[in-house]
Amino acid sequence: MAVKALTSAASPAGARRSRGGAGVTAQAPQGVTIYEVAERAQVSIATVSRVMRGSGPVSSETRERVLAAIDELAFTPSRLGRALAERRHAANGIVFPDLSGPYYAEVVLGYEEAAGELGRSVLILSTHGRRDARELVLDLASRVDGLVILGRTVPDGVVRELAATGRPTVLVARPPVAGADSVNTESAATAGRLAEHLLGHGRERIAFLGDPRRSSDVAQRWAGVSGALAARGIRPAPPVRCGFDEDCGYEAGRHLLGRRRPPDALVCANDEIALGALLAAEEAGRRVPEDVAVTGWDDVMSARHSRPALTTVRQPMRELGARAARALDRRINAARAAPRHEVLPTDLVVRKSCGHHPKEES
Amino acid sequence: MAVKALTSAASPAGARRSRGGAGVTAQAPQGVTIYEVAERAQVSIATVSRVMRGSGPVSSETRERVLAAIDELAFTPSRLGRALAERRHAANGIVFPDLSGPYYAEVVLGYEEAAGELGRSVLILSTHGRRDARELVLDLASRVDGLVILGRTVPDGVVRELAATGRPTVLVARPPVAGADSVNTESAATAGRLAEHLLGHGRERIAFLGDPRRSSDVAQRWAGVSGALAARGIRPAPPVRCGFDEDCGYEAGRHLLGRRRPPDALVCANDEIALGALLAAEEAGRRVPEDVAVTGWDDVMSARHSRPALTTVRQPMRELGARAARALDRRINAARAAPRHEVLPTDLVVRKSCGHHPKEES
DNA sequence: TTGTAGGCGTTATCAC
DNA sequence: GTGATAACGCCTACAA
Repeated sequence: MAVKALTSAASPAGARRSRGGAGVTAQAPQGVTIYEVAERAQVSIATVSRVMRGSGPVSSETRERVLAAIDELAFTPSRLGRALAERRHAANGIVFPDLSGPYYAEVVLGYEEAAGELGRSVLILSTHGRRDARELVLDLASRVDGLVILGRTVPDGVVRELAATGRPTVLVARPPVAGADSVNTESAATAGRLAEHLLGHGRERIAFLGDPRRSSDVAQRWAGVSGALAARGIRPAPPVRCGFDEDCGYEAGRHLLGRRRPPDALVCANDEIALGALLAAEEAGRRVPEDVAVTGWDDVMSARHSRPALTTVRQPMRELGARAARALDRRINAARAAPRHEVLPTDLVVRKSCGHHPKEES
Repeated sequence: MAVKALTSAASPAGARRSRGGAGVTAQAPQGVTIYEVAERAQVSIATVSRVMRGSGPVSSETRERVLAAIDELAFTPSRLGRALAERRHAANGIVFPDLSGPYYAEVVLGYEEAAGELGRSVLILSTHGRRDARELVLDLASRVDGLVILGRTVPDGVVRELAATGRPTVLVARPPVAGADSVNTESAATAGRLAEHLLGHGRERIAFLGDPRRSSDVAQRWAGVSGALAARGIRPAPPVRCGFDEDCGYEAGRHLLGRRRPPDALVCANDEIALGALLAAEEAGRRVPEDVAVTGWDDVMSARHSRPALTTVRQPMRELGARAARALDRRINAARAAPRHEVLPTDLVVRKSCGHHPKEES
C-alpha cells in the first residue's frame, strides 16, 4: 500500500548522485541503483539490502513496499558493487590445454555445471600453444576466487606460486602439489587389470602407445601395465611415445606393425590413439583382435562405434569436473583445512578389440 | 631516491584503514593496496594510479620511486576495485549448448584466444539440458560487459530481452535479431555446390540427414541442397530429421539404407552424422562411394581419417569465434553503431566418399 | 524494526 | 607535477 510520493520526497540519500554523461571510456550503463529503490520505497538503502539478502529483520509491510519498488524499477544489484563490498568475485577459473577431444571438454562441462549450482560462474583459460602460460594463469587467478588446473598446463612452480598468493587451487589429473587440493582418477590398478586381461588372452608382446612424461595419468597407466607384465616375468618394451590424437596413434601403430616382429597387443594411452591404431592395423591388413589386440582409455563415444568396438577404461570425466568444483568451493569457504586428495574409481570396459569372449554381449 | 621513512611517517591516507579480521563470510585476502604503495613511495594514491596507468604527467624521479614501491610490495591492483571504478568487468560471456563434438569447442577456443588478446576474460555457460536457460543467460549477462550466443541455445525473445538491457550481444550460427550483431558462415551456396557435385557423379536419389528446424545453419544447407535438386527438375525427398551425433547418423543411415529403393547419396548435416552413416553403410554391406555416396559438413579431424575419407565442407570454426570476440569488443567500445552481420566463406572439400575422382589426390 | 555512516580499492576530476 | 577528494554501488556494524 501507499506508494505515492514518487516525484518529490528528496530522501537524504537521494541527492547523492549526479549521474552525468559517462567519460570517454565506454562504461556499462548501470541502470537502477539501490538508492533509487530506497527512495521509491521510502526507506534507507540498508533496508533494501536487508530485504534483498534476507539478512536482518524487516517488517512485512516495508518488505512489501521494497519488493514493489524493486519490481517496478526492475532493479538488479550491480555485481561490481556487490563484489567489491563482499570482496569476492563469485567466479571460479579453470585452466586446460585445449578442448580438442572429449576429455577436457567433458571435465569442463562437469565443472561448469557444478559451479553453476554453487552460484559461481566459470572463467576459462586455454594454454595450448601459448608461451606465456604463467602470466595468463596468474592473471586469471586475480579475476577469480579460486581455480582448478587440469593436467600439465603449467609447471609445478607456477602452482606453488599460486598457492603462495593464497588463491585456493585444485589440481585435476595431476599429482598433488603442496598447498593445493587434488582430484584424480585411479589409473595404475586398472591398467594392471587391463594388462592381465590381455595376458589372459594369450598376448605377450604388448606395446604401450603414449608418452608417460606428458601426463601423470599416462605415467600411471604405463606403470600399471609394465608392472603387471613384470609380475609375469615379461620384460615390457619401452613405451612408444606419441601425442594424444588419432593422427599420432595412426603413426605409432603403423610404425609398430611394420616391425619384423610386431606386437600382438597395442595398449593405447587413450581412445583417440587407439582409434588411430585401429586404422593403421586395418591399413596393414591385420585383423583386430585376431592378429593384434587394441585397447584405449576414456570410453569416448566413438569407442562404442568403432569396428571392432574398443575395449577401454571408463573414466568419470564429468564427475571429475564436478568434484573439482565442489572441492574448490569448499576451499574457498573453509579458510584452512588439511589438504584433500580425491581419487575416483575407473572401470574396465571389455569389448571386442582385445580378443574373443565367447559369452560376452556386444 | 631516498626511500627511508618506511616505519613512521603516517601519511594522511595511511591512517585510513584498520583492516580487521574479516567477517564470517570468507573473503579473499586483498593483499597490498594502492594506499600502502603510496605511503611507501611518499606520494598520493593519485600519483600511484597515474604511474600505473600512464595517465597524466609524473616526474621521472617520482615515477622511479613509485615503481620501486610497487615492485618491493609486489602490488597488484585489485580487479574488484578497478572494475567498480571503471564500471566494467573486462570480461565477456559465451553461451553454447554443449561441448560434445568439435564444433562448439573450436568456436569457444577461437573466442577465448581472441578475447584474451583484447584483455578480456571469458565466462562460459552451457545450456544443454537445463530448463532455466533464460535465467542463466540473464545472470551471465549481469557478470560481463557483453556476450555471444551460439546457435539455438535460447529463444529469440531472450535475445531481445538482452538487447533491451543494453548489454552488447553477438549472435553466432544463428540468424540476426534486431539489436544484436551476428557472425555466420555461408551455407546455402556451398550446399548447392555440393549437391551439384553429387549430381555430376550421377547421383539422383539424394537424401538429406539432419534437422533443419534445430539449426539455422542446417536449414540453410537443406535449402541449398533442395534448391540445387529442384533446379535440375528433381524433387527432393524431405529431410531425414536426426540429431547431431554419430549415433543418430548411424540410426538414420540404417533406416535409409534399409528401404526398398535406398538413396544413392547421403548428404549429412555434419561430419558426425556422416561418420555414423558410413558405419551404417558398412554394416549394410554397401560400398562407399560405389553404392552410396556420403558427405558431411565441418571438416573435423576424423573426416580425414575415416574410410573412405569424407567429402565435406570446411568451416572456419575458430575464426568464427575470433570474429565474434572482435565484433563484441567493437560493440562494447563503440557506443552506437549500425548492426553488423558478417558471413564467413566455406570451402567444399572433395575427398573419396562422394564418388570417384580420377585425377584428384587422396 | 530502521537508519546512519564507514568501508571495499580504484579511477578521475579538480585545485594547487 | 602533485595531492585531496568525490565518485563507483553495495554491504554491514552500530545506533537509535
